[in-house]
Amino acid sequence: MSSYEQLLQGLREQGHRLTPQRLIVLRVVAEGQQHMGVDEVFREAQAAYPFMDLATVYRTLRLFKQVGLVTEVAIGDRLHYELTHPEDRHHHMVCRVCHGAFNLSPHYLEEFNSILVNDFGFVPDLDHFTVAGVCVNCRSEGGAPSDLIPKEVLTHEDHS
Amino acid sequence: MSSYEQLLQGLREQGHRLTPQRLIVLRVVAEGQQHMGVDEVFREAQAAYPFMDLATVYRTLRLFKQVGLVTEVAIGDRLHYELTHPEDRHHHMVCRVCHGAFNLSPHYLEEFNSILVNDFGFVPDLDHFTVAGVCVNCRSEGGAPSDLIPKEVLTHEDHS
DNA sequence: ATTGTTTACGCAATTATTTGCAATAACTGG
DNA sequence: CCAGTTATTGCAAATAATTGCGTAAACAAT
Repeated sequence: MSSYEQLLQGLREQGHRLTPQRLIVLRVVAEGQQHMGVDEVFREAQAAYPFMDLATVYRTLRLFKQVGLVTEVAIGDRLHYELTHPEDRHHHMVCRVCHGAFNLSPHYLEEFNSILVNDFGFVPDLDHFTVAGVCVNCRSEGGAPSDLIPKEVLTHEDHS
Repeated sequence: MSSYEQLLQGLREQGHRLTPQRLIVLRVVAEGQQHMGVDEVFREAQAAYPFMDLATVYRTLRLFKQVGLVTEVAIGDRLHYELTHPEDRHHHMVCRVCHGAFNLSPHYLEEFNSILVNDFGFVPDLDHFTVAGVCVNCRSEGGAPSDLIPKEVLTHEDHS
């Protein structure tokens, strides 16, 4: 059994089925160098299995997110997906200018989490969390009077 | 000049035009009892001005958000809009079960903001911020083995 | 008030995402 | 290994949101 099939065993225990489509989508996301958009996942998956349907990709990614296999990151106005590495959970700071994604260690949100629970009884979903803003690089470069012109999507080094 | 036209003066100073459509959308949002979905805004605006186009509503709300006239809140998987009250800025905790929105005072995020700026040089967009989770009521009620069945959209009292 | 310039509108077409449904295939028990 | 049950797929249609473009109208200057 491949390591991907092992990852998917958790699905079966929750009553889901292990289909070739799911195996392919998982492999594509796992082998992507960084978070991928739905269209990218679809393209790669279709290359591996020509009958792959876009709706299946959407449904599969939603399922994987539900069970925690993948993490959903909002880049610009689209959702991207990356494999969840349990040893390296992290949140993201996403730059509104260059669309770069910086990792943020969970410990930065621990206190915030406690406050919401203690003060309001509200249990926030903080498995993963994205905060938008402007990164150091884009702040320095020219000050960007119009800071709405994105450059390209990059993943910067880890800031955890 | 109506009080709504006064609010829109800021737009003109930024080079935008004051059109009847914008006045209507602003009035609709301002007079709504709580945050409204795009479709609701559209319906009401169309009642006031039958030629109103949906695309105009989308564009107008986006503009209003940019200039800070309205605040965008993610309820479930849709965006809602409410008039920004400068005296009463607040963030939202949105319950994933009942879709209720609870207000959260900005001071809860001040420290988080400082940390990101100081440690990473990342300036987060924290004019408004939505955190999803499960509220007190929905946590108590039955523990919801399937906590994916929403009830209805309510606005609960202020927790600022 | 008239005209020129440029933004914004209305409409249609496009893109992104979700959903209904019949056919298929994964799992279960025998 | 086979047949029954039920989740999942593929496809098409629906829904949500955005965009291109020609026309209308807001603003500025005359």
